[in-house]
Amino acid sequence: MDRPADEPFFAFFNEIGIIAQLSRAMFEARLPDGVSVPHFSVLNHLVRVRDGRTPLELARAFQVPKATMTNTLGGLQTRGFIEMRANEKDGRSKQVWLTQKGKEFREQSMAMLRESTKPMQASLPVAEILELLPKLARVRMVLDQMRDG
Amino acid sequence: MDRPADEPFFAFFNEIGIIAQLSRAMFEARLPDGVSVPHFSVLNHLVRVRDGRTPLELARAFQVPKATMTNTLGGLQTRGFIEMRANEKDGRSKQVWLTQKGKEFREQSMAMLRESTKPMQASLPVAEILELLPKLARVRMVLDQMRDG
DNA sequence: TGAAAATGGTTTGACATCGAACTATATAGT
DNA sequence: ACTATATAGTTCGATGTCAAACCATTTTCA
Repeated sequence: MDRPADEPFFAFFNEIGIIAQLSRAMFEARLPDGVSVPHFSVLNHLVRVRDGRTPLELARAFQVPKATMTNTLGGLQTRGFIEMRANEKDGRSKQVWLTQKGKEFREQSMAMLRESTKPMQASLPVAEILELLPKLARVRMVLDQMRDG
Repeated sequence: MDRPADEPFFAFFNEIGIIAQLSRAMFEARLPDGVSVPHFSVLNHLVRVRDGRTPLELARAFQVPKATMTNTLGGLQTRGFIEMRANEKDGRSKQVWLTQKGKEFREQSMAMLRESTKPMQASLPVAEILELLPKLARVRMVLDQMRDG
């Protein structure tokens, strides 16, 4: 899984896996209690895209099975960061709303994480990251299509 | 976590996370029973680097806690793919050896996975992957250093 | 309209991950 | 030599991930 010249694709996915693992650990070490990256990401999504999303919309946005999203939302609800209300338009569905506490928590966490990426910027110029982004996005899209098709 | 212009680092780690998730799911869908990517990766490592490695060496090579490696090795042992023997040089330690069954399984899986990356190569030229590799390796190394330091 | 199929969401159960506590052996420092 | 400390590995317990089975509504269409 790490003999680049031989199997570039395996080496590539190997690097990806390790970076995912390290970055996740790094972020979670900064977040309080048992708050995980998925928790934070969902809060962040609700702020950016706007709350009132349904659980299924969130599951699709994050490419996770709906059972996984049920679990993540449960954690956010327990911590009082979101509220789930019935969806007036559709009796099967629910909607997710941020609480004041959730908004504040997201602000604080955002600031903290921003801070913790700073030391990285010394070694990894933003320009280089920006250059990688569209290429990774392409890889992600290809994988996504292969899954459906 | 996905507003590129605003927060390149967050967007970057977000893409990485999704690709890791998708690629892992894709590989595991091809592997039999409950054989996971870590299982396969360890077998592969033992073939490439040579067997006789200790659990701790493997844990370090894959950047996982030793408890995680204990669990992964347990699964490989249950399936008869590896044997663990006492380390003659150090009474605290063990050594991991591939069985014939393990070698064969690794060969078959390798062929299958190689096959399953083929459709990808239509959309993702190897050249592009090769170009990304050293850049990702750099990111990985920076994260790794930040963890230690 | 009324039954069949589709859709949103939860529950359940299996397994992976990993920090912390623990056991056993090895090494260091006096 | 002898205690203190470090190291290799496992166990335990909490939590996350996710497929499959399930329940409740909604849509489709005969």
